[in-house]
Amino acid sequence: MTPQQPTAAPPDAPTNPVQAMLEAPLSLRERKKLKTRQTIRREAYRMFTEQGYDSTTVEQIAAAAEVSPSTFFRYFATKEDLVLSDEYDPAMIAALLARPADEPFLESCRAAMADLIHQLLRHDREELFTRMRLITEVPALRAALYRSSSSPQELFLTVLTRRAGVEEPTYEMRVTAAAIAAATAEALLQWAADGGREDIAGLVDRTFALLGSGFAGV
Amino acid sequence: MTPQQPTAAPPDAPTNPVQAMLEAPLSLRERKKLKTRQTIRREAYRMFTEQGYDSTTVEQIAAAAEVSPSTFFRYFATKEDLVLSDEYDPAMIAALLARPADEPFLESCRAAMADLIHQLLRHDREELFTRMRLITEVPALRAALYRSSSSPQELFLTVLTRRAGVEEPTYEMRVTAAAIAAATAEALLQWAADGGREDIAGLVDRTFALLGSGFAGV
DNA sequence: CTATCTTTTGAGAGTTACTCTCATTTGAGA
DNA sequence: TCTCAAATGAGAGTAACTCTCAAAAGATAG
Repeated sequence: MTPQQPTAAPPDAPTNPVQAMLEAPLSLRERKKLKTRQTIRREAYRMFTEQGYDSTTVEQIAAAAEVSPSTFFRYFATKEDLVLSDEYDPAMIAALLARPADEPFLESCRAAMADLIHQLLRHDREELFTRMRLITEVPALRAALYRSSSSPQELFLTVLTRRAGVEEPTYEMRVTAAAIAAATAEALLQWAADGGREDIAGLVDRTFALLGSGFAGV
Repeated sequence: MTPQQPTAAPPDAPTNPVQAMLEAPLSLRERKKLKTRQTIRREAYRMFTEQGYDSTTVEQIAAAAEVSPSTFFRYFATKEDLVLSDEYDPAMIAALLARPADEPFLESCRAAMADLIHQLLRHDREELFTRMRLITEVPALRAALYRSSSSPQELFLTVLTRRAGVEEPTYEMRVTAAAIAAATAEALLQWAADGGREDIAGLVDRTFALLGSGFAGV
């Protein structure tokens, strides 16, 4: 087990991974790991807001969370992962695959995004905002947002490919995934840049309207 | 003068910066700088292809180019910049601004891209291919491609804003720039992933057709 | 050609994110 | 309680940068 994420599916995983996480009878070990992970992240966010991302060292974060730097890197592969990694991918994939397969993909995405964001705003609004604000403000994070693996683009592409029932994505699927990912990232960043005041559902709608219109008005 | 790029405009700069660079009577100093820059880049590309990007250190590159590591960082802010920085931005901006202002922006981009790529293929095909191949293969480069400043997205956004004759870009402009930048990057990456065999003009056309169609078929 | 001024360079020390290895601790299960 | 596997910490190492300062080299005026 490499980065020992508590997300790792147990051998008898039910069909829905999100549900699995919720109902899993966590062992002491797993509870401790989850707690450590949360502590590290919480302390990190606290220090980031207090003294900035760049001038907070991993060593300081580890000290604040009362773990060794070694342990820090066992929980988060990079410092950027503290901000960029999330646990919403399975939910997003499930939401996307739940839409009718003959629906235009753009519409599926709009609906899934709207759902997911709605949930996030209710439960983790504060954290979501902190994360998005950091991403808008720290160039290193903005860049890392587009790393190949586990990026939104990969997520969209995976779903597109599976929906089409083929092995390898076509070029058109790639472009579609890239464009949608970039556009939706823009929506979240705009929301954060605005201080979280703007109506994010409205932003998402405008984004997908633009994509669907073929940028006719621009 | 911070990174001492030989691109720095002389006090009596003509209107067209590209032209300026070509006709400028380079002083000895400037000629040496240009040569150093080229040598560093050439040696770097050679070593990257021989032994890979990650296992080539800046120290090795500097040694091969017969400069000190200090000097390396005076010419390229980061190792990634060796691959990512280019000198085509002014040409692209000029090409975009040369299109009729009432033309749909998507069409302006398609035409400008086609032009620029055509020129690049004639003059620097080998280098362009090496760069794109590196970007497809090295995750760190792929990530850095989306850094806020000097990214294609910023370029498109700048032009869009100026064309509209406003100070601040609207949200719709942001999304448009993001989507077009992501999609065109995909075209170049696909071309490189294919070994440069595929017809890149065709790829660009397919990309913009998709963007213009509102992803109707997907 | 020389003296002066400015730009460019190299040397070296320091920081920090990460990697690897190995011994120790701690929870799980019999 | 004993044994095994997983988790942790300590420590050494690497490499990409950053900063400072003195030396070298091109530009310029006399």
